[in-house]
Amino acid sequence: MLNLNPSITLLKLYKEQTKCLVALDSIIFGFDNEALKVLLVKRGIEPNIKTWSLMGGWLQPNEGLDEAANRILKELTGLDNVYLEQVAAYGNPERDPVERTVSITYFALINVSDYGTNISDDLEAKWFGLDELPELLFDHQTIVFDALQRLRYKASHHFIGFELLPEKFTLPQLQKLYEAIYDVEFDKRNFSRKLLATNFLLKTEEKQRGYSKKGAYYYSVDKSKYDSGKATEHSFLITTNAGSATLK
Amino acid sequence: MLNLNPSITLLKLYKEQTKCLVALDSIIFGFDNEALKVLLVKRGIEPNIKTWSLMGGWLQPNEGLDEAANRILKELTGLDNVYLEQVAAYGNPERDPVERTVSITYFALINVSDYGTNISDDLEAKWFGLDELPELLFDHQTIVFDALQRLRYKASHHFIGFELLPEKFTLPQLQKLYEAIYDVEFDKRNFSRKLLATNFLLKTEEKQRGYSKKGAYYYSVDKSKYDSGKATEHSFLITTNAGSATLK
DNA sequence: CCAAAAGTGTTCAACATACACCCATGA
DNA sequence: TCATGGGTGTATGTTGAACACTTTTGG
Repeated sequence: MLNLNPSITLLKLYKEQTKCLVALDSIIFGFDNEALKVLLVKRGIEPNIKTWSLMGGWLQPNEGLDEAANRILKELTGLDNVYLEQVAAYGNPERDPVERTVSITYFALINVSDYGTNISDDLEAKWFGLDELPELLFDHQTIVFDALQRLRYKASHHFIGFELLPEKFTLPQLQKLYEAIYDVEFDKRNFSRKLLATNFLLKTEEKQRGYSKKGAYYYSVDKSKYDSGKATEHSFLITTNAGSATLK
Repeated sequence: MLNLNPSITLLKLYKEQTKCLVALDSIIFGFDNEALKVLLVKRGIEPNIKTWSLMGGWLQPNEGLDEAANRILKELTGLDNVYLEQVAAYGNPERDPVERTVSITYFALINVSDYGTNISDDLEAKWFGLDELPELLFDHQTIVFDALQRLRYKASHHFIGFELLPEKFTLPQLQKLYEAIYDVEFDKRNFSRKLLATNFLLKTEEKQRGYSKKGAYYYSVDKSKYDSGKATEHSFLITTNAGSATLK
């Protein structure tokens, strides 16, 4: 808060200040068993109508930031209870040419099979691989890049990657996911040893059918151990350069 | 950006939205060779006049967020060219009772000896240790805690700690600094080996006088190596639990 | 000459990496 | 029966952690 001579009246001080629109924009990450994708929508209003952009909306009078980000995500995708984490605020005066807007960004991790493609008819939405992004609205390209860095950092220190997978998943799926996030390849022996050592994974008796002949065991997340251990950092995957790789 | 039926006129859509005040609040960290401190000011306006709070101010029409945070820091402390990094945005509807305000926070690393205590007469400012924080305005307690976590994370992966020290500093000073940041103790042999291995430190011929009898060699930061290497992560200090310690 | 802080090497344990073969099964 | 992907163990190198003595010098 600005600290000035107390004789200046409160209301004058507050009223003199510029007000801004506050937007919440989400970088929605998904994984289709092949690549890490971002869900984009074709903007329905001028200016820049039909430009691909992040999903977003404006902050309403009586909601907090996280609340608003969740609401907007639900309105646009129908999804609830999604992993959502604030990334950063962007506020260059020129970023939205119509009105001064500060955008607060979140990244969301969703399981693509939960996302029915046709939630809203008004809304043209599409998944894009990170190496095939179209031209994006305003500074959204930068925002996606920053969000990817944060995802990479976070996923290398905290066990959150599974949020991109279904309830039950196989180790090969999990490995492909991390390979997609970091754009590297791992040795499967080292990978499974490392992940199993976290104790967050519960092996089920069930095997995946249809993809490979042998079938891989399904695992699920041990939520109780996960909840008690998630405050702690685990450097379980990428130890060097996590978050600093470049976006093609 | 909200994506709706294109027939809705642009201006109506933008004009309908709530606008907020945007504040920039900085957690100013300093180090006095003993403990990590935060610089707080006594608020000069109602409500909560005389409550200790973070240094902050409002976003002006034609400035970006980083620019505004730098301007405010300079206005309040006289300091320029300070390490400043965005932490997060806070926007609970009740956080400022006068007017809906979204606060975007930054942490600043300054060298306490650069900060003359009496920059502004209107402004009562004081350094507080993290374990002796007074009651703080609004949600500033949470903000300080979050900023400390970010500082701990950042300083454990990137060589930024020296921003809290003078141009020339000794290894024992640097070690005390990191011990203060993480509230742990290090072995001095391991510490110096690890820090010197970064190659960011240049030993000078000069020794510190007056503090110890033997005197410790001064080091400075090799800016050229630092600039070229700062994008890269170095996990050179705390490998477990960085950023997850609790604030007393 | 002694107290106080500076400076320096080695050993051991833990972890990361590299690497290759057998297994299960659907076609 | 064979092609495909699943599953597992070991050896080596690197890195982190623990640990103690000598040096310098102001008082």
